[in-house]
Amino acid sequence: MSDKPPRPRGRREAMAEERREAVLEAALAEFIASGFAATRIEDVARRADVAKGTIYLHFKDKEALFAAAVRAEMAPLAASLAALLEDDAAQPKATLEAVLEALLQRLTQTRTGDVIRLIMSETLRFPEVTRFYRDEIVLPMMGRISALLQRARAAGELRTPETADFPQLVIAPFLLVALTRGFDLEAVTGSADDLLRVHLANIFRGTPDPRTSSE
Amino acid sequence: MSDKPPRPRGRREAMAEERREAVLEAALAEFIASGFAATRIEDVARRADVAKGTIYLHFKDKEALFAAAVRAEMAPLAASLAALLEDDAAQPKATLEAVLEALLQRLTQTRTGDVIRLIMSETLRFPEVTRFYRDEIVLPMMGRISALLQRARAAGELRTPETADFPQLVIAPFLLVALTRGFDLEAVTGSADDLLRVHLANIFRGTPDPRTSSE
Amino acid sequence: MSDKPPRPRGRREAMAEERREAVLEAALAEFIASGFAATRIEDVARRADVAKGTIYLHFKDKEALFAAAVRAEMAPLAASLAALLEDDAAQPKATLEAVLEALLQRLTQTRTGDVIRLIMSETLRFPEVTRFYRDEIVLPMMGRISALLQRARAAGELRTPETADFPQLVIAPFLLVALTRGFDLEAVTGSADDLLRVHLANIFRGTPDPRTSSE
Amino acid sequence: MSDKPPRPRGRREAMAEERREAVLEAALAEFIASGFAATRIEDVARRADVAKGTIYLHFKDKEALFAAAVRAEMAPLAASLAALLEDDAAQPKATLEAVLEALLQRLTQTRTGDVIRLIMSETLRFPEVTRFYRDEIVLPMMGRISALLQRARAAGELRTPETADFPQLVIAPFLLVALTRGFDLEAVTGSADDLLRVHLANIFRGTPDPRTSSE
DNA sequence: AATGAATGAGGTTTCATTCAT
DNA sequence: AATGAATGAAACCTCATTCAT
Repeated sequence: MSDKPPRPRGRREAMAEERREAVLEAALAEFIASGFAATRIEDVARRADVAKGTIYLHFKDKEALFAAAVRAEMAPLAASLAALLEDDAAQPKATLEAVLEALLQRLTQTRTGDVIRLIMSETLRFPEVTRFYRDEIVLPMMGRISALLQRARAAGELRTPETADFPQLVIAPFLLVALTRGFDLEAVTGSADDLLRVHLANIFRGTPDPRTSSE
Repeated sequence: MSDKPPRPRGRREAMAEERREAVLEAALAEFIASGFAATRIEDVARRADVAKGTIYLHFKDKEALFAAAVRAEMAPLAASLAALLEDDAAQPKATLEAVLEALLQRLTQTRTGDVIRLIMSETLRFPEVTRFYRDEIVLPMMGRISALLQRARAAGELRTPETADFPQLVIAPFLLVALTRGFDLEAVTGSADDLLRVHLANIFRGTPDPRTSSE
Repeated sequence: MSDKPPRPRGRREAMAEERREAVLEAALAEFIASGFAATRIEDVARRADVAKGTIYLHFKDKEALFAAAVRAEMAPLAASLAALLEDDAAQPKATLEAVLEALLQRLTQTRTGDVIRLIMSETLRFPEVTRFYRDEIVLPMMGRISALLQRARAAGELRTPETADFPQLVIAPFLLVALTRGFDLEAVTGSADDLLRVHLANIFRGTPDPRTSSE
Repeated sequence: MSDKPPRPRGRREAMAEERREAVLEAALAEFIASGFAATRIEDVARRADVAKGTIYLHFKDKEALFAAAVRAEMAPLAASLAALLEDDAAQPKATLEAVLEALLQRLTQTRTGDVIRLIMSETLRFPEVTRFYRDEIVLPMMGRISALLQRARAAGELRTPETADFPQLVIAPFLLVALTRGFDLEAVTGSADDLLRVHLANIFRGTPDPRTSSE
C-alpha cells in the first residue's frame, strides 16, 4: 500500500499492471463475499471489467489468484508489524495499548477482518496461504506481544504474571471480533472500543476502570 | 447392504434410522475434512457404506445434509447448555469455572471444535445454519455467562466490573482454541489447561495465581 | 471379437456394458474421421446416443478413451496373429502367402487400415498406444514373418536370401496400402490384389508370373 | 529484435524476409515435434524469436502457416525430382539405384522423412496440403519411377516384369523407413543401407547379392 | 427402501486471433 | 513492421441429482 514497485516503464506495462491490480481487487471482494468455491472466475472478470482470459495472463489458476489476492491484502499488515517490532524502547503497557488499538481499527474499519475470516474459512484448501498467514502475521505478532508482555511482567504491570506466557489471551478478543462479523453480537453487548478497554484493564494492573476511574 | 435379514416389521424402520445416522456421521466427517463445496456426495456415500441414491431418500439435497449433520452434532451441546441454565443456585465463580472447563474439554477432545470451525467457514453459504448456531448455542451461552458474570460482579468478584458487559471476553480464548486447530500454536505457548487458569485469574479477583498459591 | 467377457450378470450391468461398447464404437469412428484433437467428446456422445457424462463413467479421460478404442479394434488382430504363430508346420511360402492375403483383406475391407493410420498419426501424443501397437502387433508380426522367411531361405525359395533379414520389406507394401487411403493411388496403378501377387513374385523363386503362368 | 540497424531502404524487406523464414523454420520444427493441434502459435513465435503478432503479418492463420512450412520443406524435393526427370538418357537400373539412394539419404539424414510423416498424420485436417504433396511429389515421383521401370522391363532387367505397373512396390520400403521413425525397428533388423540393396536385388535381375557377389 | 447408471448444467482453462501502441 | 496484452469462443471434465430396476 505504501511502496508499490516503482511503476513499470512504458504505457503498455503500466496499463497491464493496473489491470492486474483491478483483478486482485475484484477477486478479493468476490472471495470475501462468496468464498473460494462459490466464486466464479467470470464474476471476478466482470467485476474487474476484464475478459476471462485476461485473468489467466496474470495468474496461473484460480488458486493462485486466491493466494495472490490474500497476500496483497495482508502484506501491508505484515509490514506494519515489522515496523512495530523495531521501536522496542517505549514502555510496554502504552505500546501494547497502541498496538491493540491499531489492530482493532484495522479489523473493524478495513477489509482485514474479512480477509482473516476468509483465510480461516479456506484453511483446508489452502494450507500454503494459511502457512503464510501464520508465519508472516500470526507468529510475529505473537512474538512481539510476548516480548512486550515479558517486559510488562518484569515491571510488575501484569495482573497475572503468567499472562506473559499466553499472548493468545491478549489477541483472542480481536480474532473473535473479526470472525463474528455478521453475527450481530454487538447488538447484545457493548461497543468494540469499550471491549478493548475492559480487556486491557483485566490484563494490566493499574489500568483505570474503563469508565469510572474511582468507584 | 450385504446381509438383509428377512425383514420383520419394525426392523425396516430401525435399519432406515441406522442408515440415516450413518450418513449423518459420514457427512460430518467429510464436511469437516474438506469443507462443503469440496465434499462429494459420493464420498459421503462410500464412507457411510450406502449408495448415493440412498442419501437422497433421507435428505432433500446437499445443503440439507450439511445442515442436518451440523445440527446433529451441536444439539447435545445446546442441550447441556440448557441444563446448565437451570441450576442457578451455585456460586458464580465456581460455576463459571466448571462451565468453561467443560467447554474446553468439549472443544479439545470431541469434534465440537471442528464443527464450530466448519460453521464459521461456511457462514456465507449457510446463513440459516449460522443462525441456528447463533440462536441456539452462542446467544444462550452468552446469556448464561452474562448472568453469571453479573452475579459475580454483585459479589465483588470481578477484577474489572465492566467485564460483565462483555461475555465475549470470557469465551474468546476458547473460540480461538477451536479455530486455530492445525496452527500449532501450542508449540510456541503453554498448554490449554494453563491457559484456562491464567484466563480466569485475569478475570476473577482472588483467584490464586495459577502456579504459586501464595501472593 | 470372438471371446467377449462372459456377459455380465444382471440387466443393469449388461446395459452398461452395451453402452460402453457403443461409446468405443462411436469413439473409434470419430477418431478415425477427425483425429484425436479435432474429435470432441460431445461428438462421440452424440454418435453413441449417450450423454457426455456417461463417457466419463467408463473412461477416465479423452486419452483413455482413445487408447481403449484403438486397443479394442487391434486386439483381434493381435489374437489372430498369435494363432498364426502356432501352426509352424506348413510350408513357408504358402503360409506367407496366406498370411499376407489375410492381412491385405483386413487392411482393405475392415477398419484396421484406418486404425493403423490413426495410430501412426497420433504417435506423438500417445507413445503408450504406439508401444502397444509396436509390441503386440508389429514385432510379433515381424518375428513371425522372419521365421517363415528363414525357413524359406533354408529351402532355397528366396530370390535374394538376405530378404530373410528384412521382414519389413515383405510388409512394406501393405503398410503403404493402409496409409495411402484417400490418395487415390489405385487410380494410377493396378489393383491391390495384383500388387500382392507381383510382390510375392519378386521375393519368392518359382512363383508363377502374376498373369501369365508360362514364361 | 534486439539490434535494429538504422534501416536503410531495402534492408527492411530483407529483414522481413528473414523473419518470415525464421518463422517457417520454427513452425516446421514445432509441427514435427508436436503435430498440428498441439503446436501453439506462441511456441513457434518463441522459437523464431519473434512476437506472436508478427506471425500473422506473414500468414493468414495457423493452417496457412502449416501449409507454408510443409511446402517450403518439400519444394526442394519436388525441384530435384523435376531435375531428375530431365536426363532420361541414363540406363534405367543405375538411374533408379541413384534415385533411390538419394531418396534414402534424404529420408534418413534430413527432416524430409519427418515432414512426410507429418503430412500423413495431418492428412485429415489438410486435404489441400495432402493434395499438394500427392500432386507435386508423389505422383511425379511415381511417374518417373514408372517410366524407368518400363524401360527396365523393355531391357529385360526386371525379375518380375509386372513390377513396372506398381511403382509403389519400389517406394514402399522408403515410406516405411520414414514412418517408423521412433519405432526402433532397426534394432531388430539390418541397416537401412543393406535394406536398400536387398530390395533392389529382389526387383532387378542380375543385381549382385548384397554382400557376397559369388555364391 | 435401496441402488448406481445416467444425465447435463456449469465451471475452469486454453489458445488462435485481434488491435492499440 | 512489430509487439504482446487482451479477448472470448470452445472444449474438457465434474458432480449433484434423478429414476428405472
